[in-house]
Amino acid sequence: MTENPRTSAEPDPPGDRMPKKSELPGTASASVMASASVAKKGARQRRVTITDVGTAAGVSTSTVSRVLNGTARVDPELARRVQDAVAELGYRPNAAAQGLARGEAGAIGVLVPDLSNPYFPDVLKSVSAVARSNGRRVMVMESDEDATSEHELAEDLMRCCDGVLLCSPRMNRAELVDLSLRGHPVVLVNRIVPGLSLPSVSVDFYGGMTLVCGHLTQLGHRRVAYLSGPEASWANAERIRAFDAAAAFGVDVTVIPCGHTARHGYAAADAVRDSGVTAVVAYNDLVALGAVTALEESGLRVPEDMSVIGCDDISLDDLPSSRRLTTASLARDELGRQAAQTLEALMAANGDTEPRVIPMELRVRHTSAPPAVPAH
Amino acid sequence: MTENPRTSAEPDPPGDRMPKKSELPGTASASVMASASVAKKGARQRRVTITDVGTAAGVSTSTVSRVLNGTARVDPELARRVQDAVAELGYRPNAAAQGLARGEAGAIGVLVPDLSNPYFPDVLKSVSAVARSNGRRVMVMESDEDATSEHELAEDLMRCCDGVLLCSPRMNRAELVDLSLRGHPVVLVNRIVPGLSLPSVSVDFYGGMTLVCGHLTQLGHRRVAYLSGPEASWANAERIRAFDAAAAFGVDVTVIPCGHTARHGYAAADAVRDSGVTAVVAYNDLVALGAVTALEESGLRVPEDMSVIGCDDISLDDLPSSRRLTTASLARDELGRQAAQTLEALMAANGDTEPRVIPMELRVRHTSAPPAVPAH
DNA sequence: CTGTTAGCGCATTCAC
DNA sequence: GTGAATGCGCTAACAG
Repeated sequence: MTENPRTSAEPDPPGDRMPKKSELPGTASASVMASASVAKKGARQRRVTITDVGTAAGVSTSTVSRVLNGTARVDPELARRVQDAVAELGYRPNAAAQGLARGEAGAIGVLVPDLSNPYFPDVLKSVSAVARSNGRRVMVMESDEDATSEHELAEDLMRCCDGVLLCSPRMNRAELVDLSLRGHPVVLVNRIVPGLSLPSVSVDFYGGMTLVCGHLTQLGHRRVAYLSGPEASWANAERIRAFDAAAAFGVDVTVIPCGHTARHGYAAADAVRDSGVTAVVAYNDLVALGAVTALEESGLRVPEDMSVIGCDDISLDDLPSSRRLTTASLARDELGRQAAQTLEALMAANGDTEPRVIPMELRVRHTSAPPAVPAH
Repeated sequence: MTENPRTSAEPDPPGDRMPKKSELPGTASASVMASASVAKKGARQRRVTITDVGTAAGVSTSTVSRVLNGTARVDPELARRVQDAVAELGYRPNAAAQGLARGEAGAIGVLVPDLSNPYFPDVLKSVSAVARSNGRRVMVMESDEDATSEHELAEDLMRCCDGVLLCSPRMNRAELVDLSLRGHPVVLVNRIVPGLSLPSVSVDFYGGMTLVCGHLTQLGHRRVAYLSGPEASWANAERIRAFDAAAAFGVDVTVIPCGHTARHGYAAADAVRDSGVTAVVAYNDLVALGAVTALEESGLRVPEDMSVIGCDDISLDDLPSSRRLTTASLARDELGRQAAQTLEALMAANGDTEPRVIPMELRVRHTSAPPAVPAH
C-alpha cells in the first residue's frame, strides 16, 4: 500500500458539510434542514405542490409558476419570496402535471436494439447532449434485438415522450407504417424504408462495404466470407447489397449466418475456415474480434493466413485488443447529433427533413494483408 | 455471393401485409386504415382522448376507463363497443394524464455512470425484466462519470419516476443525503454510505479482491500494482480497502491512478512496468485488457512476465479477446434483479430492506501465473 | 405586474 | 353496472 490510502472512499467525511448553495435550493432559510428532516420515508406524506409554495410566499400559484419558468416579469420582492418558499419547502414541480398542462412531456425517447454494443452508448451520448441543450430529458429503452417486443416498446416511448428515435429498428415494415401513421414525431436511424414518410438519418453502409471490398480486391483477395448480422437488420442488408455489387469486380462473397456479438463471431470461425476464403468481413467489430480470437486459437495467423475486417470502428476507443482492426469507420457522434437535430426539427414542425446520410471511411490497420496464396 | 441473396433486407415486401390482428389494435373496423391515414403528420391534430372514445362508443368516460383498466365489471356489449372505438380511433392513453390522476408515473429510473461498460447494460437487462413484469417502464440516464451532473440527473429522474436506482453514484455524501431526505423511493447500487437511510444492494468487492490477493500470494507474488478507478467510486475504495488488509499477508500493493476504460489501462502500462511489480490488478476488466494489450506490445509476456487480473468478469460474454482474463466475477443479473426488487418493495412501502450483498468469485483463467522470479 | 379562471386527460369517488 | 362530478398539479389565457 503505497499511495492514496483511502481518501477516495468518502469524498466528504460524514457530516462534514451540507450541500453548497449553488448546488441545492433550500439554503435560504435556517429551517430548511429541519423541515426537510420531517420528510421521513415512512410517512408517504403528500408531496409539496405549487399551491403550498404560493401560500407560503403569500402569492398566487400563477406567480409561482411565472418565477419558476421565467414566463413573465415578476416583482423582484415577490420573486425572492417565492424562491425562498421553494427552497424552504423543498418544492419540485411534478413532471406529469407539467406535461399535462404544457401538452408536452419534455423528453425524447430512444430505442436501441442492444446497449452492450459500445456503438449505441456512443450515439446516445451525442443525442443526450443536444436533447439536454434543448431542455429535454432522454429516455432510453433496449429491445434486446427482439423484433417482437420492439413495436410495443416504441409505442410505450411514444406515449410518454415528445419524440422518438428508432435506432436500427428490427420490426417489420407494416409495424413501422403503423407507427408512422400516428402523427407523432419519429425519426429512423439506420433504417430506410421506401415509401415511408419518416425522416431518417443513416450510415452509408453500402459505401463503407464497397470501400472494404475495394481494399480487399486490391490486396489480391478473391474469395471472401461475410459474417452476417441479425436478419432483420437493414444495415446488414445494405452490407450484403454492397457485396452483391462487388461481384462485378471479381469478388466472390460467401455469406455465413452469424450474429452481432463477439461470441457469435467466435463461434463462426470454423465455418470461415471451412469456406476456403482468404478474407472475412464481419457484421461489426465485435463479431470481427470474436472471429480473430477463434481464428488465432485455431492456429491461423491474422492477417497472414486470413484477413479480418470489421465495421463501425468501435475498437479504437472502446475495445481493448492487441489487434488493431481494419474496419469501416463513421462518426458516431455525428450520427447521434444529426438524428437528434432532425427529431428536434420534426417536433418544432420544421419537419420535411430529407434523408441524411453519414459517410463511412476505410481504416486500414493490422488485420488485413494480401492473401497467403494470391488469386492467380 | 453464395447464399441468402438479400431476403433479409425487407422482412416484408412493401405493401405485402398489414399488421396482424394480434399485433395491433385497430383492425376491428374496416375504416381503421382510412381514419388512420387521415392523421397526416403536417397537421398537429388534437390527439384522441378518452372522451372521444366515450362519445364514439356511446358511453361515459368512466366506462371507457373501466374497460381499459379492468377496474370493474362492465356489460360485455358495452365493453365491445368501447374496444371497437378504441381500435377505430387509434386511441392511446396519455401517459402524463394517467400519471397525474393515478399519482404515479408507471416508471422507474436508473442512473448509471457509464453505458459503454458492458457491465451496466447487463445489470439493466435484469432490472428491466422485473420492472416490466410489474408493469413499469424503465428510464435510463447516464452521467458519463461526471459527479457534478449526477445529482441533477437524479433529481430529474425522481421527478418523473416512481422510484430510482442509483448505480455506483459518484456524487458526494451531502448530495446523497439531500436526495434521501426527499421521501422518494431510492435504492443505492454499489455504494454504501454509513448513516444513510437508503436501502442498498452492492457487490462484495472487498471479498472479491481479497480472493484475488490470496490467489496472487499463493502464486508467489509479493509486489503487486493496482490500477485505480474513478476517485469517487465506492467500488474502487472497497478494492483498495482489501489491498490494505492484504498487506498483513505480505502483499505489497502499489496504487497507480488510472481510470475506468481500456484506454486508461493501456496508458497505465508503462507505470506498471516501472513500478517493478510482478502482477497487476485492474479496476475492471476493460482496464485489465487495455493493460494486457500495452504490456504485450511493449514486449512483455502475460502471464509469464506479468500477471494481470481484472474485475467484473465481463470478458467472457461481452468482450472479444484472445486473453482469457483471470478476474473476480459476480452475477450481474442477480445484482440487477435484487436491486429492482428492493426498489419495488420500497415503492410498495414494504421497505426497511436491509443491505443486500452480492458475492464475488475468483475465476482463474489465463492471465495469472507464478512470477518469473519468485519472491524468496 | 398580479390574481382569478379554466382546462390539460384521466381515474375515481359518489349517486343513480 | 353506469354516468356525473371532482380533483390530480400545473400552465395559460383572461381580467384587473
